Amino acid sequence: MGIADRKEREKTEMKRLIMDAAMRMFLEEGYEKTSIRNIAEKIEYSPATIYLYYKDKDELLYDVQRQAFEKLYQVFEKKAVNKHPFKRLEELGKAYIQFGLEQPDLYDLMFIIRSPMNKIEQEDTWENGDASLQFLLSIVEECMAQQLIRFQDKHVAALSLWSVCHGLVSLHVRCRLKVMSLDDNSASHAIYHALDQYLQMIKV
Amino acid sequence: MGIADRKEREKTEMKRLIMDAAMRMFLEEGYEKTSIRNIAEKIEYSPATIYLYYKDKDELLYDVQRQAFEKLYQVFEKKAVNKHPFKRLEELGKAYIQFGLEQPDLYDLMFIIRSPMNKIEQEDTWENGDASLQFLLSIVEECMAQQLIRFQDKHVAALSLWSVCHGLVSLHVRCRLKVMSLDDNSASHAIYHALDQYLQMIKV
DNA sequence: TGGAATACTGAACACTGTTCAGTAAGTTTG
DNA sequence: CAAACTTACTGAACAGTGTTCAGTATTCCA
Repeated sequence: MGIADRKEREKTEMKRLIMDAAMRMFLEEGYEKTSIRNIAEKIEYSPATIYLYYKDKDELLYDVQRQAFEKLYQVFEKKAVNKHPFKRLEELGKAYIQFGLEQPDLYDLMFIIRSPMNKIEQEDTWENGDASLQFLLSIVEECMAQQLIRFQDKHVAALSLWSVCHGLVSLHVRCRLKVMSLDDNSASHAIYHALDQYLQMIKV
Repeated sequence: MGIADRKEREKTEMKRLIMDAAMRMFLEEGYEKTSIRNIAEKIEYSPATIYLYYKDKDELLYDVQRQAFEKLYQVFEKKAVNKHPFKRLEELGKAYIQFGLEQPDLYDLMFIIRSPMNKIEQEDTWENGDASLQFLLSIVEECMAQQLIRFQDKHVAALSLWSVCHGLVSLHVRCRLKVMSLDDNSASHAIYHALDQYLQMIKV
């Protein structure tokens, strides 16, 4: 069945082609400009062709999101490496925020915009973010085992840290920190400082 | 100058009519369904008429956002009333989260979606959220004066609390807490619990 | 080589925000 | 009062969006 295999391969290659074009477009032009028509034009196919490989735009963006989470995970693996678990937790938080500030469009897709989550509206789990969450949880667990942080429940601890980081990044990328009269530069300084303060508070 | 006055009055009344229709539409149908055409239909005017009173959709939404912040402020005034400043801070955080969970569409407009912030892209202050922030700051200030919280800087403290609350609410309303396999009910429970834990951490 | 399956597309549908020429009504002036 | 001017409003259009579908090539298999 060599032909069926080749067909299968070509199908996934085409999906890849579409997804990569969408990802590039997302990074270079942002969400607003990433339309089915623009993607189609970039890969030199008709817009209708995309619908032969993806049910709708949400399903395509969900795939792009998956790829974005792989990038985040790689950043985590690279930056959260310290032997001491609490230091690793600090590195993780910093890496998360840095990722959000440097890749605001990807951050949008992963954590802010509604669109790609419609695909899993019915289900109550979301596998795209799973590996990164597990990474966070394992560090939290280790911190708790050595009694380095003042939490009783690892899920609460993870949720708390994630929320602080996400709150800071998302308020910034959506310009809400303007209420504090911070320019872009001093805002990112304030964000890292707020993270440091938070980490001090949870340290036992 | 009676006629000029009446004209002026009619102009603001018309703006009010448009804004109120937009607000109702926002609450009942959400952001996606709140189109210029739908608003125009609801008030029985042509879509083009709206552009005689608002430069563009962003300017209109900015006005709706202003009204939404007035609602939030009223909630703060009603719920954050305890004599003890730290208890008032707790009440404020709870009220913020409750507001976000009960009015997800308004929360969107105030803190998540890009649209109404385009209007003030150039400026670096954002008056709509100012009163509510001042409310938070005054409580934080009082807490610090009585050495009830472990912060040195009131702005950092305010940013920290706001970020935790916003992080929790926004991750929830945008379905990202699904990664933790929480259904809607247990998610809101987890959110309030995470807030409680945070408040314990910052307490001196 | 003929027929079936596959891959692809042009054109259309129903939306969106926005603009603008044109009309109708209200106001001011001669 | 009538003419001229001003204001308020709208229908239709433009350029864009996601999505569907009939129809056309192309490829595959008997």
